[in-house]
Amino acid sequence: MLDDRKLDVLRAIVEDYVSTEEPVGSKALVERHNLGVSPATIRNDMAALEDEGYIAQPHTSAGRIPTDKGYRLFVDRLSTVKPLSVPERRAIQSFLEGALDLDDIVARTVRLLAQLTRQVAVVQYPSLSRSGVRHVELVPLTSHRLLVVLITTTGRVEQRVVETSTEVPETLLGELRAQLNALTVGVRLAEAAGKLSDLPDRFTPEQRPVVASVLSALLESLVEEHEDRIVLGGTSNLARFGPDFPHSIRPVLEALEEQMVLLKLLGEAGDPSVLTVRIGAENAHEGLTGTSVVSTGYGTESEMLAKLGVIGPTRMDYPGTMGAVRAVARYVGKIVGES
Amino acid sequence: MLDDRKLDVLRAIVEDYVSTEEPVGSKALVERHNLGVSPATIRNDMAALEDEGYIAQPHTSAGRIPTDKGYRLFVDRLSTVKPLSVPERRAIQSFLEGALDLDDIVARTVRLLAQLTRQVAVVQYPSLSRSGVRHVELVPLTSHRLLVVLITTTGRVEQRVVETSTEVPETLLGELRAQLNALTVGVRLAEAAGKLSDLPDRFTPEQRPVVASVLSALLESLVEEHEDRIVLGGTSNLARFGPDFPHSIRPVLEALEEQMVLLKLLGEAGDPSVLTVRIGAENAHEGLTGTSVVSTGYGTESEMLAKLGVIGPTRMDYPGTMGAVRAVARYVGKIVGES
DNA sequence: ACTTGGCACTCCGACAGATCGAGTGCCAGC
DNA sequence: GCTGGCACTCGATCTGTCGGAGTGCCAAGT
Repeated sequence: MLDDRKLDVLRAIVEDYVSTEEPVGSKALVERHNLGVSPATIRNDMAALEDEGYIAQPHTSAGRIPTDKGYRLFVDRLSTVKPLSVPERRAIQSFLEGALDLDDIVARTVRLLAQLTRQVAVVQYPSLSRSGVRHVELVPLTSHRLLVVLITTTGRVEQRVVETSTEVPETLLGELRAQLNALTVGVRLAEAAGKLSDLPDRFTPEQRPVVASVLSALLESLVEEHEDRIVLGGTSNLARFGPDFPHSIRPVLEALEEQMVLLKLLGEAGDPSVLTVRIGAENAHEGLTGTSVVSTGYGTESEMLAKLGVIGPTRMDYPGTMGAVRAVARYVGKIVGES
Repeated sequence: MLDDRKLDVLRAIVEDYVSTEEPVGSKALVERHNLGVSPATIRNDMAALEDEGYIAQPHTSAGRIPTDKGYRLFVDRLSTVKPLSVPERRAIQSFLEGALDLDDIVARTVRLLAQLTRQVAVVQYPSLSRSGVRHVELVPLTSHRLLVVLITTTGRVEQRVVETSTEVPETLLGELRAQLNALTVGVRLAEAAGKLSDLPDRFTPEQRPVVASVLSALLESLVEEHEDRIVLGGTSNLARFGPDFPHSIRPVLEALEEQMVLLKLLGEAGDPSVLTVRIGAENAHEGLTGTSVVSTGYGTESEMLAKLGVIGPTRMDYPGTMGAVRAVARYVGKIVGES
């Protein structure tokens, strides 16, 4: 049904449309790509492509633009990820290596992605549930207040204030701190919760209320997923989305403000070790049907810690964007792994 | 020069223009406000106001719109801050009281402000330099790595990883921890740095390298202003800025992405205990000449901890916005003070 | 069987008048 | 000092025209 030339035509249409932002016609096509055939032939091919739903015309007798389905085919079979140039790679590496701590790594990554792709960048903090416990600390604040601090192997710090019914003596505090660390350090967060279940039994009855409240705060920190923070960057690139965008920018901005939407967006992508592209209506959220999301996981060799990606108009430079996302993910994975 | 009626006219122009977003003419003015005089009279007044630079016409023979100078006069002398309704106040209070920790307070505040004003909200984290030390903690990670954690009275946690040249025995760690806390707890961050200057002298020469590196990390946390984080919300309200906004939204989005610009913006406002309005070109940043910033400080009774505010088009509802900003600042100040 | 040139047709976009109406400035009269 | 009247300006809107890009189809060529 779709011979090689028709695929060539589709590829040419996508490429031209992406670069010119205007519907592309048969004549312009043969002029810009040496297809070796006449416009009339191309027209026939275009008609076939339109029948199959890969391209469409905005109105009768205008040029063609790719449909979501057309982009899908383009991404899956007609294009290859465009590797970044050596200077670009070097720039990424040195930029990320200058980072001070986890916050800084994430902040730099998001800037980098936004600049490289000239689109909106999204970076998820390394997820709590996949990382391990590095240390638990108890800090007395006032006589009836304790600060519970959880430090993870990915360098994240979670804190919670606990109100205690009774005053907590330093000895109990030390004992509790020692026990908590002995039981959990090195253990995955998800599993750490289980290890703590019999902790209250090791303390005297009058100590138990305090132990219990500390424990519940800690468990909250351990389990709670809601702190799966996401950082955004390059929002101003939205202004380049298109000339029709008073209409289209609003819902996108709204969607971007919702952490939940972004989390879902990254979450929906499948295997995190692979580059995922979700095109137009493939994105569940309705404000984002005019956009595409290119995302992938990042992390150490052994496991993916979190995801990152960019959001742009369906009419985007897929090969270039995919190359940038993949490259950034690799480097940031390396950096995170080292620290 | 400007009698009372002329001021009334200016006020009416501002109010009408804000609500209709269209240049307002003399006839419409007398219809909507009972000024008790004829359109012709109003026209004379308008001509006078225009001579003085308070209003302008977009083109010959269109209605008038206020200039920055006009808004300035309106804000300074023609309007009063509009207090929120009781239900609104109650909603603010209960919404903020549900907050879990400092991050949550800030996140909720920014949402609240954005929703109340339907504009872009900006909230600065309680500044480090104004808060005090609550606790310093040293956590061994590996044999040659230490985590230095600084907890402030405002509930903020700063952390830094320190590489030590030698292994650090637990006894030294305990001693150092005790000394650090003894010297700094309760002291303002800005002053704490000074108190630590002679600390190395209290340790033996072979301990000093470790002490010195911990100290430098801690001082960095204490002094460093760059973590003066700012949180944004309600960006999608930008889409309501105006119909001419493909042109105008871009620079605003760009400005909002720069933490530095936002910090300056809030910083420029004078006395933080008072509500400040900066209109149009009064904002130094060039991307924001079409916007106004309403900001104020928030904090405990005794001192202002940080600032918050909203950014919107110069054509905004000043009394309402000012009321909302003031109310939110009061409540969040109360909440922060309690924790 | 595919490709090609030709041709009629469609329809968007730009341009030019024409018209409308809101708003103004000015002036003479109250 | 206020008011009504009046001529004028100028943007916004509508209309019609025109050109051009692009299409679909067909008959002829390879």
